[in-house]
Amino acid sequence: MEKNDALAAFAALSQPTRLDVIRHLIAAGEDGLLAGEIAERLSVRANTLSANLSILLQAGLVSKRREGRSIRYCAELDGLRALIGFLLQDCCGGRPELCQPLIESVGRASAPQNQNVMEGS
Amino acid sequence: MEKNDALAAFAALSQPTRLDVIRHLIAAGEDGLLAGEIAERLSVRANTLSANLSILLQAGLVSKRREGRSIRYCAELDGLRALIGFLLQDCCGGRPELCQPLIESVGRASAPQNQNVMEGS
DNA sequence: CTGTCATTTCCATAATTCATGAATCATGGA
DNA sequence: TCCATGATTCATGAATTATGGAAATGACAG
Repeated sequence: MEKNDALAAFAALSQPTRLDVIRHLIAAGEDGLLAGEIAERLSVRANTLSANLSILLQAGLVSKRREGRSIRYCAELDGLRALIGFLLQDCCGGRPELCQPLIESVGRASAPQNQNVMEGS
Repeated sequence: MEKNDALAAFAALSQPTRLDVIRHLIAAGEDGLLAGEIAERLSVRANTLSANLSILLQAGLVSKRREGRSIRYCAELDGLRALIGFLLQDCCGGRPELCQPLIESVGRASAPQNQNVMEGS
């Protein structure tokens, strides 16, 4: 990931509505959400949301596809992962031991209660 | 990490000079850099840099301590790690397998010799 | 074709961010 | 104390960003 891509991603994530949007989209899983659904859940006007979605799109953090009259947005996990990778490179570059504890703790934290990595879905 | 902390960190990292600052500080290691050294390396005026450093400080991404007439800044790796954790939580939450490949690739990428983090800045 | 729904685009306004010069603060030396 | 140095604070203007209303686009039904 280039520096400019990272800057765009950081800027996209630095606004409350947009951060909420991607969190909702991630939580929604692969099916994502329709623009209208997002607007209703977050209580933002359609045009405001549209502008924010376009910024997230530009930053490569979401994707969209038309579905009839609606437009479905999905979190672009590759984009998020690239951003995390950018941070990890800077943070851990040359000194992996610095972030190993973090990675392990996330591994634990993200395997909560009702889910078992071992059982296939 | 709270949502507001993450927003502050993203905003802090979304500006070219500030992103350069933390990258230089990380590369500088535990000794960090004096404010004047940073200003000279990045060719930014002292007062502009000071304002940007204060934003990074507020976001918990750097720390400072006085050293005679100068002030030494250091990257706050805990803050960076917290931010990465926030992203990983959102990204991988409930589905660790999504980010495992990323984590492993970073582990590999950060292993080789004394690679230079600064290239491309 | 006409009407409606979902979303986007256009435009104006309000708010925020940013870099700058001037002034100020803090430290250390003469 | 006085002065020089390193850094910060303050006030300003330029630029960017966010938001809302109105209009336009695209898709579908009748």
